[in-house]
Amino acid sequence: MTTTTQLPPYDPATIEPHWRRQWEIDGLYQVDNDDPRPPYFFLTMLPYTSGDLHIGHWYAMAPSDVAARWQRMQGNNVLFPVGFDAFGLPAENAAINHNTHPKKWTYSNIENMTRQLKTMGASFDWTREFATSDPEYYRWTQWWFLKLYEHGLAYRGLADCNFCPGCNTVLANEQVNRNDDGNGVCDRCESIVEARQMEQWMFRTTAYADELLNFDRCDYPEPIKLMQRNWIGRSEGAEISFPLGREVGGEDRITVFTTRPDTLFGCTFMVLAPEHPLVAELTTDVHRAAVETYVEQARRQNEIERQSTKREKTGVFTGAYAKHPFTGDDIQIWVADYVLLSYGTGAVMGVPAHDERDFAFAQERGIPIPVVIAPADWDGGDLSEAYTGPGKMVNSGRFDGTDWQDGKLAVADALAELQLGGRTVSYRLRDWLISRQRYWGAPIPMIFCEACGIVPVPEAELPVLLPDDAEFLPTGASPLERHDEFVNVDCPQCGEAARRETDTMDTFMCSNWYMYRYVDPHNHQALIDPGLAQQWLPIDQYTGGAEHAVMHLFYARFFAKAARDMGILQIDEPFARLFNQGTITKDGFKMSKSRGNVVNPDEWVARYGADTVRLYLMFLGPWEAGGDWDDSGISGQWRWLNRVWNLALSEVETAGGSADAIRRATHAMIGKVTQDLERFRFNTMIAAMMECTNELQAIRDRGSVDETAWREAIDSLLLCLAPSAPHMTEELWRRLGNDGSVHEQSWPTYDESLAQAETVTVVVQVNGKLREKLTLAPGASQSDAASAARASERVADQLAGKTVRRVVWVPDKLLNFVAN
RNA sequence: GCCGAGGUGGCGGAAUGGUAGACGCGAUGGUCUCAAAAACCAUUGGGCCAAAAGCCCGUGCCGGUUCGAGUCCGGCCCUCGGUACCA
Repeated sequence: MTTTTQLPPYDPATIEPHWRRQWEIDGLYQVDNDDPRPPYFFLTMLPYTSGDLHIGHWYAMAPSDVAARWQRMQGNNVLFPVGFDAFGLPAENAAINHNTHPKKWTYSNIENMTRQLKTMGASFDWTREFATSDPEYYRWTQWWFLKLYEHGLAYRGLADCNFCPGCNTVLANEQVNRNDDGNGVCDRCESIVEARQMEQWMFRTTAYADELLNFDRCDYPEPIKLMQRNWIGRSEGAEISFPLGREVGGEDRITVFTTRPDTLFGCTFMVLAPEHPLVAELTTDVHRAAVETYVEQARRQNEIERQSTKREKTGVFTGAYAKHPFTGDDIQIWVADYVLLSYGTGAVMGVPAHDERDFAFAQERGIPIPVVIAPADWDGGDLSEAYTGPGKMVNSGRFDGTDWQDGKLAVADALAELQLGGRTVSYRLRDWLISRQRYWGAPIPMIFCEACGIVPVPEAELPVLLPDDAEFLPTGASPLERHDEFVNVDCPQCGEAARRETDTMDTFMCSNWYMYRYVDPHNHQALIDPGLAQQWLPIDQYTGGAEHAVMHLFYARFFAKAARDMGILQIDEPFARLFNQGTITKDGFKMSKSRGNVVNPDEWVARYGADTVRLYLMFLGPWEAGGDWDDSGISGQWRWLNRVWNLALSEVETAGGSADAIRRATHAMIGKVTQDLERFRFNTMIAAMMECTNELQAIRDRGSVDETAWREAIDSLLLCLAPSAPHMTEELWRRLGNDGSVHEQSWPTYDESLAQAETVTVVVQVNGKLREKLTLAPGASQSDAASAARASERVADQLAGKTVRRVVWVPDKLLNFVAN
């Protein structure tokens, strides 16, 4: 038994600041573009400057740092940058609540967060850091806007906003609460919020809908790809026009989109979205009051509530009719809030027999429910519920007898001949609305001139600076609108007095191209040097929360494709590989100041050091699943690091010691750790290193060890642990007399033959139930295993009086007697 | 509502269709100590049993496939994330 009492104690409070300083002096993580090693761009989603850094930031970044460090040890030139997402609503809210300025609040947060981030000991290249609210940064955000406008990908269109009549201002969805009647109310003044249409800037994301469905160049988790595909929501179907027989509001027809044109002959009514432009003009005087009341209430509901299938299907009749395109029959025109203007054409045909929603709607209102697709066992009578399955068309004129699938195309093509529709594809995806009526954002670089119309700000005049002295408090006007100095400008084309756009950009606009800037962050002439772009892009590995599965990640993909087509970048996808970590909670809930369950990393670093905190975060569960922070759990990691410390520094007895068991433990660990790093399984990676530690300790305590094997074992353990516990391993590496930094070493090599166990456990089952365990040499034959098994009393008892019908043999694993 | 993920001991979790509970926390007992803390050692899914051996039960619920299911299939329940102006 080795005594450890005289060993120096593991003291992270001294070790950690020391090595962080040394690494900074040595420029260990500063990336050299001319480094001959292969470039590897590792990026974790940039944090929002929300105030204190909480353990959630560590949870996103510490494991990313481990993976980045591992890439470095594998011989890559790793770029691992960091920056801050700094514009947005929370800064404005916080400024109002704390009676300060959003800029002041944001930059003091950045200072604080930077200090806190540095204690983590991450291998960030801080020389490339920026905040998206830096004028030198948002100059390029504005530049992107100009490029998109130039290429027809940015346009003005009408879009709905949440409008609070009390504050006379636009609200974010987050600022809208629900009252008991289901109406949206302003979270500040509690007025009922209305939908109001405003002309705003949009980006044409739908232009890339089909290309964005393709993930050939994306190594993404399957669920993320699925969610994005569903977000795009491509569906093939038909457009069908129902003639009105007269002109109403400049239209002589109402067009619907359907994926089921085969059921057209079963259409007995149609439904318009309450916002549909023809509603007011179609409605007859008798029904006008009811329709207006209905439309009014619909404007106060949000889309999620309107689409709920649990809710009763409300709706009102307009009194108007359209004609069935084939039969000429009258089709009642209704208005109902479950139809959304934003999807398809804002109007749907009602086929009650073959759509669940339409069935419920028609049944309550006594609308006929004719069957036009025959269920297999149909007796010709009425249906008790909607039939949505396959079948042959019936009651459908010349299409009778056609299979439904063929019918979809046949009906669409027949409509095309009549010029009343035809085959088409519809998407759930909408264009991206980027205008925000807020102060703390990048100004949209556009000018409105009475003579010239919409005029872009010339590139040379960027950035359009956000004035510090605008009134951002809610006063009833868009903040920049009241800032005369900002608003009034000479038209760049004609020189006459003109007005600047006063809306700012969605913060997602700032965060969907930031990764490119890290490659060349101080370039004043261009967004990015083309040679450097070629060298570093796309990002090799991106990590971040799955809550960004569709919006941020999707916008970033759209931007990459637009950038390629505009000749700015030569990549198809921004991120070659993606990994999503889960959320860290405390007491089962997401951390929030109001709940009072925020875990402050500083407190735990002060107690145990950063290395222990890093390890605990990785150990508490699989990274993709997230986990719950438990104050008492962290002590396990602290104890383990102390055991590693003592193990590495302890004197061992080497006279006549053996090497096999040591090598087995070492190589089993290297294999497992390497394999787990590949798939970001940090929790089992740490468990493997703990097992190895336990094993080495036991071997040492049993007696002598082989000196070379022991030294290899300790070195390998330190190398495997180096990415996770960078400070402690550096200290031990140097104390053990090694040259250079542990973080500049090569990853240890794994030899499978050395990891091989001497014996294997083969389990014996009778009818699938475990009855015996055999210890055999690896590669033992089935007959050897069977005779050993039959020699067991337990097995013999279970087989007594039974006939063995079958024997299942899995070499080195299992022997199962199937008997009765 | 819709889309995606998940549900395993007291707790966090482990398990290419093949020993359920690795690794750790906690708890209990012990060593050390005047004592405590720390550290170390041992035990720890439930039941029958004095104990051991042994047997039975056990991965949200119901059913199925298979020699064998936490894992695959069908149907439910619950929790979490997103739902286009929180980021």
